[in-house]
Amino acid sequence: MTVKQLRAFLAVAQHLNFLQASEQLHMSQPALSLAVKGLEEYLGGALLIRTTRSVTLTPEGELFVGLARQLLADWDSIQDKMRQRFTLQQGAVSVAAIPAFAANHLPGLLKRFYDRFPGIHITVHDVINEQVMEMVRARKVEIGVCFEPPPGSSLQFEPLGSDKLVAVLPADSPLARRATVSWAQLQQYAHIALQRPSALRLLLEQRLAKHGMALEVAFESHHLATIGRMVACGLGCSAVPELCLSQMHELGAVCRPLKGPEIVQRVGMVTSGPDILSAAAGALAEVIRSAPSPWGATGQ
Amino acid sequence: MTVKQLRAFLAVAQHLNFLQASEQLHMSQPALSLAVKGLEEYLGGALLIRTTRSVTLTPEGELFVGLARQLLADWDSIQDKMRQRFTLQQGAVSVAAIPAFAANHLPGLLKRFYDRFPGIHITVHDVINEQVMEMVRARKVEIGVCFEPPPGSSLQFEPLGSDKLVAVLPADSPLARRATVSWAQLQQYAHIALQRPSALRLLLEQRLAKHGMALEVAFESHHLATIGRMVACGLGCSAVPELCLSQMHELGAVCRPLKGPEIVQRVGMVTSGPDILSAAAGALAEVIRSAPSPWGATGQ
DNA sequence: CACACTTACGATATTCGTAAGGATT
DNA sequence: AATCCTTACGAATATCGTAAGTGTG
Repeated sequence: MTVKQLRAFLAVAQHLNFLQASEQLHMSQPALSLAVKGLEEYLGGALLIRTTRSVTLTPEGELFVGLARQLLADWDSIQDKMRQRFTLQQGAVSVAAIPAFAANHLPGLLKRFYDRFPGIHITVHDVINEQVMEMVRARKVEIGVCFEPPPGSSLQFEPLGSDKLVAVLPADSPLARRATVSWAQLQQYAHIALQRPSALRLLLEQRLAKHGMALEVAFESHHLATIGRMVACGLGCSAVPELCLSQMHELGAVCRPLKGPEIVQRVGMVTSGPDILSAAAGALAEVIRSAPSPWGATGQ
Repeated sequence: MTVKQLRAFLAVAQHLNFLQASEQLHMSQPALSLAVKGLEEYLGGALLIRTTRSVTLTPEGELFVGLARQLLADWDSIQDKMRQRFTLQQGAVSVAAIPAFAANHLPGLLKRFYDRFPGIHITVHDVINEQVMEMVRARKVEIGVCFEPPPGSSLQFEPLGSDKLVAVLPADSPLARRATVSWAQLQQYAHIALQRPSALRLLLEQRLAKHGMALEVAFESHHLATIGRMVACGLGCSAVPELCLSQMHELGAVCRPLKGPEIVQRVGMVTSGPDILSAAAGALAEVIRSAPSPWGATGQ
């Protein structure tokens, strides 16, 4: 039984006339006869009564019309669906990103993507670094944006840029008049930090410890936005990824490059392996890849 | 897109290995490769990732596995269903028959049919003559059993036998001692008749009128069984189709051939046209046709 | 170097269209 | 006699299997 036979039969059933049906199908009438005959032989009984002057359906033919119509409708619909996925007219992508990226840079990227592919549904998961990697690993999302995974991870990492920590200061802070700020200078003021288990907080403590420093925290919050506001109000100072620079400005805080030591972490896209992205995810990855870097020309 | 391509893809998706899949499908491995490749080209994108050492599904392939599986399941199920219909393992027939036939002869026929084709569902409509023909005409039933339709009817009639009216008498009636009974003799007793609009009642009146007789009715009923009982109780006499002879005996009445005039009506199967019966209905028609006649060897 | 998939090519099988045949109105 | 479906036959197309090619572990 072939799809062609089904279409042949349905056309005949519709017109109750082999000649008209053959014209609709763009084939010769004898070929159509053969196709229908083959179908009947395959199924083991007659679907049509041909009386040389008229064509009518048998009761079995009547039943089969309904079944075949539904089957072919499904057939065509599945074909269309797959083609639409591949041509990016339809589909869905899930992305997970660390808050700093999700809040500051991702929306613009999604806008560009949406303008080009309005049929594709996007889900964004704004979660902490570890969860980004976990979601990619568990295939809950196709693309993640986070800090570089430790070596040995099964995840594929593609760097987008290198993120330095910058000092966040109240606008009227004496430090704000300096071009750069050192950790020693920063620690003269009350420190506002991200709460654990943020990857950034852990990174911060580890790196400082390496240089023999300890982080004395006066205030804590889960959200960078809150930290920005707290700094802006003059509660103290903080250190955040360069990625959040514009966000901090908007919140009324001032940022300065942070030295001695400089704390750098690579940020990039992670996927669960090479070449296993859906067409839609591949397109989104390309948009993310080719967008202007939020770190300026720093590169990786 | 062909069914073969779908089966090829599903086999590969199942084994994640072209060689094993090709063995399951009884085809060479290169042919399988070509089939899957053709499918991918047709759909416009990759369904599988081949890394020479392992085969995995793309996200689109993953989606397609589900769709294709369902589609092929439907495909096979429809195929089976049609084949079962044609091989009489499954199906349904509706029959309409006049009460005399439905009650007396049909059950035995259905038993024979059911013994041979237990998978086929049967619906019996026990209705009066006109409704039998109407149901066949309206395709509510495929087969009807009734009196011969008037000429000019679009229905196909196939005679099963000629039914004579017989006299129905109480067992102790003086007439019961005679071998045959005439209408003149019968009318000496109170007459119990079927109510209008029974075809039989109308027939009876028309034929008697032709011979200058009138039917004087003392009692009426819709049901032959009731009439039989009434006769058996000695309320009076009646005349019923020969078809009901055994039923009358069971009810305690006695039947005798009825002469002067003899009232005969052909009984047979009606269908809405030649050769348009379903396989199941055809088989049932054959059973009805080839069964021993309830009219003995009288033929048509 | 071995294994697994892809590409190439010749053989086979199927399908198609033209032409002739048959049946009914 | 005209129309519509079926059958027959030669040609084009598609598919398949064997054999060679390619890349990876």
